[in-house]
Amino acid sequence: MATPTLKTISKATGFSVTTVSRALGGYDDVNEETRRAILDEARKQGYTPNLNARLLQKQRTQTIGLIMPATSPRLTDPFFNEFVAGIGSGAATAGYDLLLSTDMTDTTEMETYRRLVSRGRVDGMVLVRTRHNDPRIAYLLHTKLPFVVFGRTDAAHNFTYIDMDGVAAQRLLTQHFIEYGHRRIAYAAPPPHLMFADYRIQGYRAALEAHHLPFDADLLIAGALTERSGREIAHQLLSLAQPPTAIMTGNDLMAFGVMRTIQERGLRVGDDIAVGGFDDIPTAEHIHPGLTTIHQPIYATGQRLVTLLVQMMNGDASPPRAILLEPELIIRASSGSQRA
Amino acid sequence: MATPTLKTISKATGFSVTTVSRALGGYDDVNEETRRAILDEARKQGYTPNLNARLLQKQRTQTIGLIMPATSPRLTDPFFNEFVAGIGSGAATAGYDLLLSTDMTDTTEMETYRRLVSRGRVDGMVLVRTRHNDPRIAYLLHTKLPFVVFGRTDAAHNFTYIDMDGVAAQRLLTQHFIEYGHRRIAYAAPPPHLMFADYRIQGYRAALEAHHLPFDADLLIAGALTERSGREIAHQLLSLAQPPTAIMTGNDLMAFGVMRTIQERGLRVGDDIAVGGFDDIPTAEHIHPGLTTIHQPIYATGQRLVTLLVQMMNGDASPPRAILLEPELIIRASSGSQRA
DNA sequence: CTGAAAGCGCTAACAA
DNA sequence: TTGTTAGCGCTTTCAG
Repeated sequence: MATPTLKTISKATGFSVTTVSRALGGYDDVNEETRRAILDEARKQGYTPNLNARLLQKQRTQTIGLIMPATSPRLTDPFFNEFVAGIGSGAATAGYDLLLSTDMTDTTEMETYRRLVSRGRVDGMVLVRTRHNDPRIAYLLHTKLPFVVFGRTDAAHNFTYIDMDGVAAQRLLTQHFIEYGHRRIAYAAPPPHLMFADYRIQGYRAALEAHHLPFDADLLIAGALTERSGREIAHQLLSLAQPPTAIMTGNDLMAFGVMRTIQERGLRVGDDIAVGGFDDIPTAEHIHPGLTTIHQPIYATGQRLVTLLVQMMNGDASPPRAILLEPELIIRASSGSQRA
Repeated sequence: MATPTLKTISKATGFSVTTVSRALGGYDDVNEETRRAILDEARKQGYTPNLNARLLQKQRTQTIGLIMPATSPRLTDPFFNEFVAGIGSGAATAGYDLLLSTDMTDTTEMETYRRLVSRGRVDGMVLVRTRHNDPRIAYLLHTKLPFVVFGRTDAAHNFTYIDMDGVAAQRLLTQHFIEYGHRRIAYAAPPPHLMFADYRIQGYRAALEAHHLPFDADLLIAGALTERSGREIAHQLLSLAQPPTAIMTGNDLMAFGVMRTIQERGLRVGDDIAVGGFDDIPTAEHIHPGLTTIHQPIYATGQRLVTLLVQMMNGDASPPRAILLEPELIIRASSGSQRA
C-alpha cells in the first residue's frame, strides 16, 4: 500500500486534493460532512503530511539550526550540554525541531553555515561563542536569516543577543580574591580570538586597578578552554620566580586542570593556592575541593534565546534585543580562607 | 535579488534548467564548455541547491533523528553529552545532519517519534536507553524505517544494536569488591523498566553466587539514574541494622550521590564504604575520591551506530548486527584498599 | 549533448 | 462550498 497522501485520500473520498487539503488544514470553508468524511479517511489511512512538500511550498522548515564548535571526544564541555538542552527544550515548546551540526574544524565552519542557511534547511539559527569580527554573524546578517546569539561582537550590535557581563563577572571574581588577601592573582585567560576574552580581561584589570594592585604581564596567560591547557598554564605559573597565590581561569574545565597540577605539585588548592573558574558546570560542585566560580544560567539562556528567535521567525520586526546577564559569584572551598 | 535557483542560472546562461541540473549534478553527458559556463554562473550567483526540493523529489532527507529521553535542567547526564557528540560526528562524516528532539515527557515521546518518522523528516533513527517491550522499537520495526539502537529489548532482536554486556559488567564490578574483601555489597539499581537493569542485576547476583555469598534483598534498591536518587538510597542503606560495606550504583551520577551521603555522615568513601559506579563519565575521574566504575565507550559507540545506520539507509539489506561490548573495569580510590 | 515535459506532495489564487 | 490551475525547486525519463 502506498504511503497516504492527499491524493490517496482524494481518490478514496471523491473530493479534490484541494478540498482534502483544506479540510485537513482546518479551514472553515468546508462542509461539515465533507470534512468528517475526509478526516475519517485520513485517519483510516494513517495519513500524516509530508513535511518536505509542505515546506517546499511554504518555504519554511520549522527547524532551528545550532552549530556546535569543534568538540573532542571525551572532553566535551558540559557547558554545551546544558546549552543544547536549553535550546532543545525551548524549540520543542515552540513546535520547532533542532538541527544540530557538530562542526569538527574551524575551516569547515562557514561552509556548514552556508549549507544550512542557503539550502533552506533552517528558519533560524542560534550562535554560540562569538569571535572577533565573527564571520558567521556577518554572513547571517547578510542573508537576512533570523538568528540569535549567545555573546557579542566588537562591531555594531544590530542583532539580538544575550551575554554574560564578562567585565563585571571577572571583576567580581578578582575582587573576591583580593578581599581574601591575595595580591598576586594570575589569570589563565580564554583564547584571545574569543570575544568574551576581552571583556573578562578588562574586568580582571579593572579590579586590580581599583585596588591599586600592579598588573603583572607574567600572570596573564591565554590558553584553550580545556583541562589540558589549564594544566600547562598552571605549570608555567607555578614555575615563576614569584608564583601567584591565586589563579583564575577562562572556564571551569581549565580550572580543573589548574587544580590537578597544583595538587600534583604537592600543594593544596585553596590553602596554598586559590582557584577560580567560570561557568559553574555541575562538576564544579563535585570536584574536590569545590570550585569557586561564576555561575552562568546556561540552560535558561538557551531557552530564552529560542523564545526570542521564535518571535523573530514569526515576523516580529521589533528592533534587536541586547540582554546582559548579571554575574553571580559562587564561593566554594577552592577559595581557601581569608588571609592576613 | 532573488535566491539563486536552477532557473536563475538557466536564464543567465541560456541553457535549460535540465542541463543546468545535470551540469551541477556532475553528470558526464554535458559538454565541458557548457559545464564550465554553468559552474561559473552558479558560483557567481552563490547558488546552493534547495534541499527541500531535492528531498521532495528524492524522498530522502539526509537527516538522522535522535530523540533524547526527558532531561532536567541542570542534571543533564554527561552520558548523553558524549553520546550526542559521537552521533553528531558520525553523522557529519557521512554527510548527514542530526535532528535532535529533546523530549520532555514520557507521554509525548511516541508522538515525537511518529512526527519525525511519518512526516519523512528523517531517513533513519538512533534509539537510546531501551525499555521492556520498548514501544519505540515496535513502532520503528513496523514503519520499516532504518534504525539502530544503543541497548536491547527482551523480545526477539531482529534489529541492529550495540550494547554493553551488562551481565559481565556488573559481575566484574561485584567481583572486584568481593575480592577486596567485601561481603555485604549493596546495589542501587537502575529503574526496573529500563532494559539494562535486568542484565546488571543478573550480573550482580551471579557474582554473589559464584562466591557463595548470600543475596540480601535489603541490599538491592532500585532508583532513578540521578544524584538525588543516589543520596536517598544511600541513606536507606546506611540506616540498615547491618549496613553494607560497599555500594554499587546504576550510573556514575547515582554514585556521586552515594558518595556525598557517605561523606555527610562522617564516613570516608573507600576506607569505610567502597563505592562503584557505571559509565565512567569524565567527572568520575575528577571527583574526590576518584570513582571506581565500568567504562563505557560512549562517544565511539555513537559513531559506530551511525556507521551501521548509514549502511542500512544506503540500502544494505544484510541481516541486523548485534554487538555486545566487553566491559572494562576502572579502579579508582573509591574502592578503598584490600581488606582482611 | 541538450531540452521538453512530467511529477515529488502540498498550498493558494482564482473561478465556478 | 468545491474544483481548476499553477507553482514551490529539483530530478528524471524520453525525445531530439
